[in-house]
Formats: sequence, C-alpha cells, structure tokens
Amino acid sequence: MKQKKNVTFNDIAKYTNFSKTTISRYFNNPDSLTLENQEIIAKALVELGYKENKVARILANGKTEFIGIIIPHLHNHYYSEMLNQILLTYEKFGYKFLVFIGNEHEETERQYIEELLAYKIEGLIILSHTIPSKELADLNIPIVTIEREDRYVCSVNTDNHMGGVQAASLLAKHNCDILIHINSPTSTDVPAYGRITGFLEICEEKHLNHRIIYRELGKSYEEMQENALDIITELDEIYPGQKKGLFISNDTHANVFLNLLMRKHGKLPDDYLIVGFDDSPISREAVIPISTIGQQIDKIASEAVSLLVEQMNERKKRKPVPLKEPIHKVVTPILCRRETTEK
Amino acid sequence: MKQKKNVTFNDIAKYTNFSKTTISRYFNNPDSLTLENQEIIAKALVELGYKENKVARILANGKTEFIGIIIPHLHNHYYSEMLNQILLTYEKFGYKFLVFIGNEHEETERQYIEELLAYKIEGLIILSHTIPSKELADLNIPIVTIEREDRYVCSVNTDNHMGGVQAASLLAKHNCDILIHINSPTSTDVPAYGRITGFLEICEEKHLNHRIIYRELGKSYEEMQENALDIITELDEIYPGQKKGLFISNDTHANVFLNLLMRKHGKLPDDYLIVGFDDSPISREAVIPISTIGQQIDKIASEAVSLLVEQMNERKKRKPVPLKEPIHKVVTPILCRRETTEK
DNA sequence: TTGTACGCGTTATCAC
DNA sequence: GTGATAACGCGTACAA
Repeated sequence: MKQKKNVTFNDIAKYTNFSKTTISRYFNNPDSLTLENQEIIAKALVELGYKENKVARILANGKTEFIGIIIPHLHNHYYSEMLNQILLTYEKFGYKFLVFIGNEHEETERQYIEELLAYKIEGLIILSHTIPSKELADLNIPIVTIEREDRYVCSVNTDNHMGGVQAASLLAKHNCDILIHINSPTSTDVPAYGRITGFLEICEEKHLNHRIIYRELGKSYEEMQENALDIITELDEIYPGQKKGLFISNDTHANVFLNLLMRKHGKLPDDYLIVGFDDSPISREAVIPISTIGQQIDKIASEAVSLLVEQMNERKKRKPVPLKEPIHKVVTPILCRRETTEK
Repeated sequence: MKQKKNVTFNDIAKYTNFSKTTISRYFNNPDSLTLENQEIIAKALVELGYKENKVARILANGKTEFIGIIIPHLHNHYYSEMLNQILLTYEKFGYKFLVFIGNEHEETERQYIEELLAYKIEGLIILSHTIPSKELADLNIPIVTIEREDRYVCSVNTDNHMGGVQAASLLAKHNCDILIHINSPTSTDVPAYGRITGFLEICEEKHLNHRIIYRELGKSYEEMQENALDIITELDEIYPGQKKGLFISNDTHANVFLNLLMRKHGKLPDDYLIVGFDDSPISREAVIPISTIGQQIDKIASEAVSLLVEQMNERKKRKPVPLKEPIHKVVTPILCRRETTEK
C-alpha cells in the first residue's frame, strides 16, 4: 500500500539522538527547544524526507480540523458561490471541508451526517432543508445553518424581510400602479418567508395596491417559461396600461419574465418594472440588466464559519459553556438598481 | 473536548465478553461470526450507543478513502457543476472529498497539496492550471486532471477538436459567408486549444472564408461588453451585409455578443449566427437560446473518478503495476442547435 | 530543556 | 470461529 515506509518521529528521533517527544515538540512548541536543536531537527527532516501525518495526530489529540458541509446541490449560483466562499475561509481558520451533495434527500443526508461524524468532524454547516433543526441540535456538535429553518440551531441568514422592504420601496418610488410579488408557496419557518412579510409591510404601510402570486414556476427552463407566460398574459389582461411593479423571488425567474417581455415587445415595455433577488450573474448578464436585491454571500459564508469556529473553540476549553440559546445572525441585503427599474 | 467518552471496541468487547478482534470482525467480515453472535454484538452496539471512528481505522489500515480536489474557483457553471458531479460519485465509490479553492495561485496550491498529503489522501483531482503536470506526476500518488495541461498525468478532457469541428460544420451548413472564431489567446498544450484546430480543420477542408480573433475579453462583465462591442463594430464595418458565423469560446461571452446585437437591432440580425461552448445555463436562459457545443460534465466527472479509482485500487494490490504511460480519456461534446443558428 | 511511558481506537498477524 | 498482541504515528502527563 505504501511503497516505501513513511518516515516517522521515531526515525527522526533515532537519527538525531533525540526522543520522539522532542521531535513532537519541535512541531507543536518549537520555542521550548534551543535554536541549535531546532536546526538539527530541521535538517534531519529534509534529509530523511519527512512528511507529516495528520491522521495520527488526530487520533492522538482528537482535533480533526474537519468541518462537514451538507449542501443540496451546486446547480445555481447561490449555492455554488456560497460553497466557494465557505471553502475560502480555509485561509483564515485552517479548517478543512468535507463536502456532501444532499439533493434534498432526507435519508441520504442522514447517512452523510453519520459518515461525517465517523470522521470526527468538529462542526457542521447545513444548507439543505430536509432535516429538522431539532434533530440537528440533538447531534450535539457545533452546527450552523444557512438560509433554512433554524429554530434550534445557530444560523446565518440574509435579512429577507429587509430585502422585501427594499424591493417594494423601490417599486413604490417609481409610482407603480400595482406591486406584484411572484413567489413559490413558502413555508413561514424558512428565512425566505421574510421577503413576503417585508413586501407586505411596505405595501400596507403606504397603502399600495398590491398582490402576491404564489406559483411554483417549475424546475426546467421550459416549464418556467410556460408558467411565466401564463402569468404575464393574466397580468396584461387584468391590469392593461397600468404600471406593474414585479418583485420576483429570484433572478433566474426574473430573467424568464424579462425575456418573455423582450421577445414580445422587442424591448421592456414601459408598464413593467422588474426586481429580482440574489444579484446572481444572470441579473447582470440579462439583455437588460435586472434590478435585484443582492445577497452578500461572502459575508454570510464568513459569518457562518466564524460562528462555527467560536462554538468549536468553546468546546476545546476545559470547562465548555454550551450556548443557552442558538445564535441567529443576519446579513443585510444590498439593493442593486439596474435598468429594469431605472429606464 | 469530548463530553462523554466514546464507546470503543474495548467497551463492546467487555460488555459482550468477546475480544476486540471479534468486534472488529463483526464490521469487516461478519460472515466469520455465527449468526447468534452477530446479533449479540448488534444488540450491544445500540445499547451502548456505539459510533464508529474512521480516524482510528485509517491509522490502522492506511485507507483514508479521501480524494483531494484542487479547483480554481466555483464562479462559473463549468467548475461548479463539475465539482457537483464529482461529489456525487460518493454514492458509487464511497470516496470522500477534501476540496480546496486554488484561485490559480501556484504557491498556495502547492501548500494545499501538502496539506492533502498530510491527510493521506489516496488520490488527487486537479482542475487548476498552475502546477505543471511533471511536478504533479512526481507527487507519486494517483492523479487525474481535467481540462488542463496533462502530458505526464492521467486526464479526462472534452474532445475539444471535435467541438471545433461541430461548431464550424454547423455554421458552414448555414452557408455563412465568413466563419469567425473568437477566443482568448490559448496555449497549445491545454486541451481547449483543440477548439481552434477543429475549427480550422473544417474551414480549410471546405475552403471556407474564415478568421480567428484572439482577444482577451476581460474579467468583469462591463469589460466584456466593451470589448465585444469593439469587435462587433469592426465586423459590421469589414463584412457589411455578409452572413457572419460566430463561434465564440464560451456561452457567457456568446451571450454578451447576443445581447449587444439584440439591444442594437431589437432582434438578432439575419446576418449573424452564433455558436457558443459549454451548454451552460446562460445559453438556455439567454433572450434567444444560444446554439452551443455542450460539454458532458457528468460524464467527464464520472470518468475522472473512475480513472482515479482504478489507480488507487491498483496501489492496494500486493504487487502494484504502475502505469507505463498516463491514460488520457476524451469525452465527446454534444452539439445543441438552438435559435441563434436555426432561426 | 529533554525523556519515559502510555493512550488514542482500530486493524493485522498469528495462534488456538 | 475466536482471541492475544503488536502495530499504526503522534500527543501528553509526569518525571528528571
């Protein structure tokens, strides 16, 4: 299995006439050695071609420096960029990431968590929605969730309510005759529900004519197009000539609506304003750049890992004080005004 | 660190009056135990709440079941989907993945590889372009690269040459007056160079009027737009009224050109045909669905992991036979005809 | 400042 | 079919 036996502390110890302990100290507490001895060992290391073995170290001290991640998939920008930003925190904290794609399959995800626990991960980041937070909390290891039901565990989320407020306010400022929020049916316990409450808050506060269309647009692009076309046809019928402010739950969907309108009219008609959500690349790359509520994915990711690291550090103390209440952090979204509202 | 001491084979052994060895066998070779004894142990496991510890197992048998991945980033669909597909192979092979984002920073990536080696990964998948394949080969562990310079290591790549052929052929079939390939300056030793040779092959074979524009379009979307606009202006000037077949190096760039033309003419003018590369979501989601050369990311990913698994398995044999020559696999791209050529 | 001896939790090699 | 015992490579009291 191994072609040539690995060089171990023992070999180095014999070679340098020190003890294994001293070699160990060279790595973990070098200041406790004299400078000369440090140099002797350093030289021996290269001469023998030593390669560290962190597996052995883990077994001895229990610190794997592993964080597990369960993420539904990487098909959209939100998840892939989130994973990207999480992985980048290695530079800051040094934790390695074991990543599993859950596909929102509950039983599978449970197995993945079992596997992660077998590898003695020190913490867990959950982005999938399947397993209830109560069950996650019972795992009894540091956990942070991102943008999902989070009652019993720590979490970092976008301030979705604020996002809804920003979107509605922007449309209101442009004197839309009617504000329309298009979203799939959303459970009240996921953070994204805040987009709806935020939207409603502004509409009611300012006594604006408004409406929410709950509809599952579908998974394939073709489905989305069909459903979006239905909605547009409906809106054109009900609100002819009125200025319609569309707040759409994500940029991909917003782009579908935009394209439909563009192909119908050769341009974005004056009676349509569009605001998306996420600030994903498509909002920038659309024929007409789409105004959107930008999620600060980098901040969310680094906050999530920080929050996790704090909990993991707490556990390493002699007298760990577990959190009384889960901590929920919130990251403010950023309004991006682009051409679909500022023509 | 651990709140309550973990249950170990020792505990189970005492509890059941078997030896550690037997407990171990229960997991690794259950058939060697009598059925009753299997049940006794199974019962003890749940009663004591045993959780397996793979770290200890690794130290004992050397098999980490870890595969390391160095990927430049996850900002575009190609990389994120490739990672997605690679991670999904866990279901088939059971290997866990340690993922590092390299950002094409050579020194950093070397450090990441060191770290991965310290965790005794059994194999390595490289998608970044920085470290020469010669150096990777010297690491002396199973390696597979994807879509990069691969002279001294195993690899899986798209058949880029075929892709170039497909694109040029499609444009030729539509009787374009001139075929234009737009690409950034490309080194001859990366697989993507094949797109150029494929394009040229068809053009020369069929004596087609053609041209290659090597230009770095830039990193930001704004830059891309400016540079693309320059190119379009130039093309309009040089080839007015002629039917121009554009083969553009990737879908994101193709979409930039498309949008520019759409906004100028309200539609895609009849004298422009466009073919992109990748079949990334943007090609589908564009105002006008873009014809493209589709990379079979799922196949590439699974081929890559298979190829790696074969090498890793070979190493576990008593008499491993190392590969004489690196194996290079190639996956055929798929032509997607959409509206930018089939109007 | 350095060394001794043992533990971490599992697997491998012999025995029986 | 089952059991002792020695690895695996490193960390850490405790001692010197």
